[in-house]
Amino acid sequence: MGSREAKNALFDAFAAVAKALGSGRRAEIVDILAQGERSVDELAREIGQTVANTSQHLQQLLRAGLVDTRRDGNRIYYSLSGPAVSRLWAAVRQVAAGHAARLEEVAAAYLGDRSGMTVLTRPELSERLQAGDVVVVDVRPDAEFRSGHIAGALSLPVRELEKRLDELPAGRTVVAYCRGPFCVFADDAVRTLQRYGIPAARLEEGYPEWAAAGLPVEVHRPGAVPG
Amino acid sequence: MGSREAKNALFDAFAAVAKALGSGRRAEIVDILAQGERSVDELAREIGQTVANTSQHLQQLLRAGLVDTRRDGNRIYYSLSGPAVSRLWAAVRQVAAGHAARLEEVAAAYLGDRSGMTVLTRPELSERLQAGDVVVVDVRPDAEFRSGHIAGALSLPVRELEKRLDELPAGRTVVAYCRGPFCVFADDAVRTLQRYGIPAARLEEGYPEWAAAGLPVEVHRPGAVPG
DNA sequence: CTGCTATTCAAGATATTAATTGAATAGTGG
DNA sequence: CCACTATTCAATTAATATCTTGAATAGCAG
Repeated sequence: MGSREAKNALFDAFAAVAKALGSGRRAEIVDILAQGERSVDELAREIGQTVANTSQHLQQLLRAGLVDTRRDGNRIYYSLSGPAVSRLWAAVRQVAAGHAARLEEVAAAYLGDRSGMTVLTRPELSERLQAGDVVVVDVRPDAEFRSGHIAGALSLPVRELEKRLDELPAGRTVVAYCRGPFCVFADDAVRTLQRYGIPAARLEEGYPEWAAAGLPVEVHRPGAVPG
Repeated sequence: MGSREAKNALFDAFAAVAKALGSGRRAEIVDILAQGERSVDELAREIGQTVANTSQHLQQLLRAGLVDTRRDGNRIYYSLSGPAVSRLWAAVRQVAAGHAARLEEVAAAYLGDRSGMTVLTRPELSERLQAGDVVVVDVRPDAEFRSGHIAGALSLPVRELEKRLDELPAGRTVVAYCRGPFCVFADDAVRTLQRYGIPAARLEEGYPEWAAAGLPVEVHRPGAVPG
């Protein structure tokens, strides 16, 4: 009967959305785009794939409606097509996190040893920011900081962290954050700071989650060192 | 370098969750399980597949951590592994709905013509329930009604609707609801009622969304006809 | 134990997908 | 127009997924 075919078509249409996220490389692309728009070759470099391959993955995301494009000169910038996609990505991570078995070991292999690292949740950081006893440091690349960051945060990309330690106000705990709960930047930063004897912790999640929660952010203005 | 491999493994682990939903048949299974647990052959019948094939799909959902199993006698009951999975499924539908192009025609082919059908949103129904000028009818199969329904709803499965029209209190608009926004039951019910000259509308979403929103529900007690 | 039911496993045909390579297209600047 | 860059397209290979069929397993009823 035709109703079964129509029903199949309907659920196939839903499944197409999930399928688009069903490749590690495309998932990584979505994770990066959650920080802001990127050109094809920026993405290709970040995910460690050829430009041709990256382009094909992007076409699939486009066909599934997860991303939009914008042309600027002869570059094409891709971005998430809306907040529903961020929520979808967050839901995927959450389900994956709940199915701890496999994920934890894989995450540990990538993020490294987190024993001896303090991890602050969003409300904890929020509270300590008001108390004023911490410095919040955004350790993502500068471009991402400029496209939006936690209000009052200092930009200190991991790659430059070691050279610019003197920009940190002395005597206060540093809280590093980056792209999200499974981003290495903050972990690397905390370990570096601890090596220099500077008390440091990381924010459990990243900028997109902070912004999505409606907590205070700033756009396009470098944060001054508070105090 | 090993970090790239570890990163790939991490994102592959996330992607595995999405991939599990990346087949129309598995998506349909998840949609059904959102109403409550089911045995393998109930599911097989509902999705129109062989038991063997359905079992394999279920194994995949199990491996990805989307479902749990429970044995009762020689039947095995599958259910969603937690609310995070419902949220994931809702997020998928929402992204698909946003990418209107393809979905709308597919949905129309399955659900039929909705012109001339009033569709109430959750808050609208909530309000009219308090005003008391509508009868809410749950048109899902009885088992689903028993495992949870909107508080005060009357159970009147679509398949029996035409025979049991006399159970409807006269003079009030009937609001039918079922499994979710893309479930045909409510659409069919509204069209049937309208054929008999009974004023009817459907709830835009279904029981899972109502319950997830924290609105009043009842479990395992048939709703009395209010008034 | 035997027969029965529900579920899972295994093997094979067909179709889809990811990554690679090399060529084609669209825009920029001279 | 030409050279150059960024992106997409097309063809190939290797790996995976779906569905089908038929057999194997696990628990229940006698």
